[in-house]
Amino acid sequence: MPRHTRTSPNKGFLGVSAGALAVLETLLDGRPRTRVRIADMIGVARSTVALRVDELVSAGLARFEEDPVYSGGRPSMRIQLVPDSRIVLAVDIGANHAVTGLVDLNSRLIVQRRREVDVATRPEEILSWVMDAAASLLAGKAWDVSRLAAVGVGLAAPIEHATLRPINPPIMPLWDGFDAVSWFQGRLDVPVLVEKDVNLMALGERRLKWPKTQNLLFAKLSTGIGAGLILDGKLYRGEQGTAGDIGHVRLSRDMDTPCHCGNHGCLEALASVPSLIAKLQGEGQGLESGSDIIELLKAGNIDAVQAVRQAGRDLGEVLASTVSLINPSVIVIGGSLASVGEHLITGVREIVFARAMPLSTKGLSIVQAAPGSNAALIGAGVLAVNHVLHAT
Amino acid sequence: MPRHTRTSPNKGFLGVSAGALAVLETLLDGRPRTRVRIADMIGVARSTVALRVDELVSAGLARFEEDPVYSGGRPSMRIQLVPDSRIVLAVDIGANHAVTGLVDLNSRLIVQRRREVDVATRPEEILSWVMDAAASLLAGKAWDVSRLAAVGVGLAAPIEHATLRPINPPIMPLWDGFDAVSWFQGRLDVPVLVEKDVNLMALGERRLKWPKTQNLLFAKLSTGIGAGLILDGKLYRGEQGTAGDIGHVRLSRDMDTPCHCGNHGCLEALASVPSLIAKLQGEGQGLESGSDIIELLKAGNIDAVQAVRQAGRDLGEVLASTVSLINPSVIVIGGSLASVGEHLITGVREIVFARAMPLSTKGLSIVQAAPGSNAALIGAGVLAVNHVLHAT
DNA sequence: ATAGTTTTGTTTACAGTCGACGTAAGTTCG
DNA sequence: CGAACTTACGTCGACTGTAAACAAAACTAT
Repeated sequence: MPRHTRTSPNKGFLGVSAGALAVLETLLDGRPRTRVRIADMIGVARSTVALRVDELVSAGLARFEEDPVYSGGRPSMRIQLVPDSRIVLAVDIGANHAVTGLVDLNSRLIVQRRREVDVATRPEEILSWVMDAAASLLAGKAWDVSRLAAVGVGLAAPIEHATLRPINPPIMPLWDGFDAVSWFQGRLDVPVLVEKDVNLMALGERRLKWPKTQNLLFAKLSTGIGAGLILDGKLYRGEQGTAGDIGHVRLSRDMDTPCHCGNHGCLEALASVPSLIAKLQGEGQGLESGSDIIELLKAGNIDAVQAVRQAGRDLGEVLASTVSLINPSVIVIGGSLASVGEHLITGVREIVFARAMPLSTKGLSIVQAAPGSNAALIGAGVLAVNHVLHAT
Repeated sequence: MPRHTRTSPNKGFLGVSAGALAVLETLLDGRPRTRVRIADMIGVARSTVALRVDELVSAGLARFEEDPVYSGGRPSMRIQLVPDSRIVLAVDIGANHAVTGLVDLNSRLIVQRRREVDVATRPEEILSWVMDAAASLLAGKAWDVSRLAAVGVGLAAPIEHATLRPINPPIMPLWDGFDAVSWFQGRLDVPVLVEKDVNLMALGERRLKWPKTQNLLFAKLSTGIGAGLILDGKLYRGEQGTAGDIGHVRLSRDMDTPCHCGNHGCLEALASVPSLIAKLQGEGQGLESGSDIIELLKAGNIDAVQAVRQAGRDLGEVLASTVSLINPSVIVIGGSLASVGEHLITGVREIVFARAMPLSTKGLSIVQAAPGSNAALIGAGVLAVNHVLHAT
């Protein structure tokens, strides 16, 4: 028996060599490139790139552009990704919604489907719906399942990264310990990735708006408050996968308000959507859910505006210390309240730029999440595509 | 003219091939290994490893152990690093001290030399002393300069990582913008690395005590307060190199005490050594420097003990939020006060374990820095050795 | 038209690695 | 005590990925 078994002679995951995958990676942004330029980018000889490009073309992953580019010498043919030659299934599941869609190699969301769920809906039921939706979406494009290269799943829950299972999810208790990887792999023979939703949103926002950024923090303010971190260009999860769990950092403003975690004065106890609802109810506003706050904001209700602004300040206080600690270049603020006007983000900016040191804030952008962009699905796609490209 | 010039046909930095460097890396911990085991570790065929090992042996970087290992079959010869076949010059410079030493490939500090400096000492003078010391230390071992593979320099200052120059160093102003890389490279023809001292201490502590840890935070409390981060096994510097600058995070305990940064209630304004001196003076203790605090601590002075304990709590408050954010598995507390009794670290533990979420603190160790270990020099060595091994 | 520029395709060469084979040198068991 | 077994060693032929050189192609500029 051979001691060292080859991982299939020279072909990688998509049926092409590892070198070809490196070439493919340069094309993932969708921009066509000449072979010379690709060679410069990845630092291998042009002749090698030419071979790998041919490989990609015959695998259907890339194609030559019709029109050559004139530049003083022999015109160059540009190579372009065939974005939908392979696709991934992206899934995003929260406490109240489930979204799934098909994402191409170019990380674009081609089609999607959404349904509302509630806490009582069992994981199996939701995932069955996802499978049905996926089949239907594939059929709509007349695509075979074999085109699917991977599945990326985002859950609004902490994920134990050794097993890829949710662990004590506060807002979707039925998912505790549910093994989505096995569930999908019993039905589809492709890699399945499971990830915390804020992490995917971080990946998605970067892909959409900040492709060159190496250090990005995505903070989501909704039922809970959490963050996803991209550090040195890579998703950072921490030792147990709890990195970014800033919801229970203590604020200096209020050390008394009790939090469901057992401590007092947590960010989540003061600035989360439920806490805002409670506060506004106390001020005599009639409202019950997060969307009611949005209505009040749109109507210009002063109490609501001030409450949200203050929530921004509270979040900003925590983010100020994270800026000192990890020195990111972009902070993206997401969650349903983030995109209604500028109230939330203004509060964040107010505190962060006042507190953090100038050297750290010099190159720092604090922005709203792109509304309606489905960053989580895009992020799931990015994660899955990346996995396929770098898998051994 | 060839478009793509080879980076020297097949030999890497130490005069051996890249594959040989991969083998060398497995030996860096000093433990001897059989060829079969190395092959398993790095995932290449045994025959290849055998070739690379021969390469290393003939380059003098490794040697065969005398005695074979008996294990039921043909005895295997184990390969061992020759730790001092190459060495690096490690340098650590603070406001009041300069230390330099020779570190071997095994990251052990072989010899060192120390001198006191003061803020008025010019960089050129200090580095000249370093060069003299290095020459003398080399001579003491009868080693030629050619044995030197790199220089690693730690400075108690923020480093602009594009230029590797200190930028607005609060405690060593003469170093502002000083280009230590050029200075050394005018005298030695080897790579020169410059790094913030806390970053090196993080690397050093990991090498000494936590070799398997992927996520470690080193916090240093002295004149200033700063931290070095190792995330996913790599030094993390942040976008502008200011990651870990936690000295000016605002505390909830006191929002009034002014800080030299212009804000109020910063950690550094409340828990740094100068602030402790001021506080103890206010309480009628006669003292002037940090070492006086140490004397008081050793004498069991209650005011001093309580002040240090409180400093630990203050630091702990900031570290609690960093634990939430980056979820490390080890926090090392360093600085002169950290190793006098357990007062400081007890304060840190008290707050961190009370505040941070159980999932994050489950696997978390909070420990004192190894006293007298010269972790900064070790870290400088680690950085330099790593650079040599991975340089193209 | 001619010279210059830049990309392209092809061919040859080479470095690195793999897997196999035969051999060496112990341990274990009958 | 010898045979069978186990494990490691050294060498060799083959293959793969890449590099470098060359000649041809297809444009622009003069």
